[in-house]
Amino acid sequence: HHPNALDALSQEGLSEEPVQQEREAAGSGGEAAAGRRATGKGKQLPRGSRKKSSSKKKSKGEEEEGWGESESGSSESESGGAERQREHPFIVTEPGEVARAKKNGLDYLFHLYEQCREFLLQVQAMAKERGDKCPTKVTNQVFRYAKKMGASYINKPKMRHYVHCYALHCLDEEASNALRRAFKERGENVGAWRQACYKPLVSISAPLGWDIDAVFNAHPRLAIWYVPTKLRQLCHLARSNSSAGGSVLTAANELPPPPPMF
Amino acid sequence: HHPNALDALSQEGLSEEPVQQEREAAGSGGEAAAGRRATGKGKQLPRGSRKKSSSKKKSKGEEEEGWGESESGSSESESGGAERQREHPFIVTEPGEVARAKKNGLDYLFHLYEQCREFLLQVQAMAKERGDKCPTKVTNQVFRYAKKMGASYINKPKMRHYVHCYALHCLDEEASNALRRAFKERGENVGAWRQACYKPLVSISAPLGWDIDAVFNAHPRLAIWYVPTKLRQLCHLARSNSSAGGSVLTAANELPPPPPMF
DNA sequence: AGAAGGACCAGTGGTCCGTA
DNA sequence: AGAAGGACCAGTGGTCCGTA
Repeated sequence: HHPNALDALSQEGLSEEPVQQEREAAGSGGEAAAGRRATGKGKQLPRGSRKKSSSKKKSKGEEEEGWGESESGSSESESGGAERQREHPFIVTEPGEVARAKKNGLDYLFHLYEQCREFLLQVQAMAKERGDKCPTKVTNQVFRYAKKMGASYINKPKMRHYVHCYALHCLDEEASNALRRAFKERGENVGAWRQACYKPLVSISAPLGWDIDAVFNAHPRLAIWYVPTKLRQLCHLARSNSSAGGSVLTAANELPPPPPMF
Repeated sequence: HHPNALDALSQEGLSEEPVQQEREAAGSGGEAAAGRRATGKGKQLPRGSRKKSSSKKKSKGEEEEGWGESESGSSESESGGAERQREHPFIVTEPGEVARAKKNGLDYLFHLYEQCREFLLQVQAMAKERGDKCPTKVTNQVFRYAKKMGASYINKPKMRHYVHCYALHCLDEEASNALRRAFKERGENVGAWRQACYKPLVSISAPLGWDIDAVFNAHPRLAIWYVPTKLRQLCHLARSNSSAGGSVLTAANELPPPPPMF
């Protein structure tokens, strides 16, 4: 809507396969990963992020090889105009491990959350400068801004889908790393790993009375993310079950306000 | 949507003209006015709040007198089944002054904000009990709840319209009271008084860098209200103007981040 | 005219499900 | 089959404007 100084940075060219560079940027980072550089410089596209040619139907033989089925060259760093429609799927990787063969690793996944945070910080700075309402969370506005800045690989469904995985990474990196190693070892897929991230978070919330919002809000990098519905429900359920041996429950007073502080 | 224990309290009968009682409840109150009693008991309806007969067209002579034009009896405490469609308009009253003649006073206006706060607290308690997302502001959900609890005289456009007036009352009750007396003295209407409430708030925000959000958030009773758009714009404008004599301004760096701390 | 509030609307949070 | 993300939808913040 409103043009501003940052518009000039949008929609730039894409560097080819900056995997090693990305490896450094996407190191399983807690506080150390912050404010490294300005976001949106187009240098953080990992493992084959490309702009999709806007609804252009490839004209039969023009560049038929290059995206999709072409199995030649497991490394995708050649064939200049390669284009693809979606991000590569995630696989379970250990901390520091580089995903290969048209896959993205979990360090990269978590790095996307750091990028979103940087986009939010920019949106907040702009809002304050303009006297607009200032978002405190990663909102639609931030996703729109990320897209405008060329980070087309960031989208809302994906980020919301894995928020609780990132939460575990933030809150207990050791536990998160152990889980990643275990699930890689077992050859589990990303969906199974993702599911397994819920339980440790419920445990983390228990000492705070299963108040998962309090858990998120207490961590500066996490506070900018909405608590996922399912995680909230699981914490609520755990709180309910914890009081199962208690007194008679009524509809109006179903749950004990201060739960055991174990 | 979800029935709960509080449903039973909704839609009750209305006591007639509890003005004196209301005077006590609606005393121009800062902290002292809080948590006096449970909200929604139907006892706080002021100066002739009535349920409107649901789209019933009064059947010619049934109760033709009683609401609207009937000028008989300036006090409205008689004629049992009196009904009316809208709240009486506000007039500028001094602190403690009771409005008469089908008008509502400003103590009552401010009291509505306290009521909304109590409704929010109830909604928050219910959300926590149910494991739902917990609102931190007076949202549509809270207005819906207020209506369900029989507080049909509370509605969103009205509350949003006068938020900044309530803000001044919270932040500088002396200044607010002085303004009320001055505008009553001059015979100004409510609209003029409302307009005049903006300027003192801009001044209050100045030492905080005209950050009106920070001003609201620093006050517990105010933090639950969204900052009105116009107030935010006025503060932004004041910040801009304060730097008018400064250095050359660019589009990307228009405003001085730390403004004068006068 | 001054004012109260029903009701509308653009953009939100949330996530399903057609897609690859 | 497992997974990425366009696009939809119910309910939001915001306030206009038909009403009295």
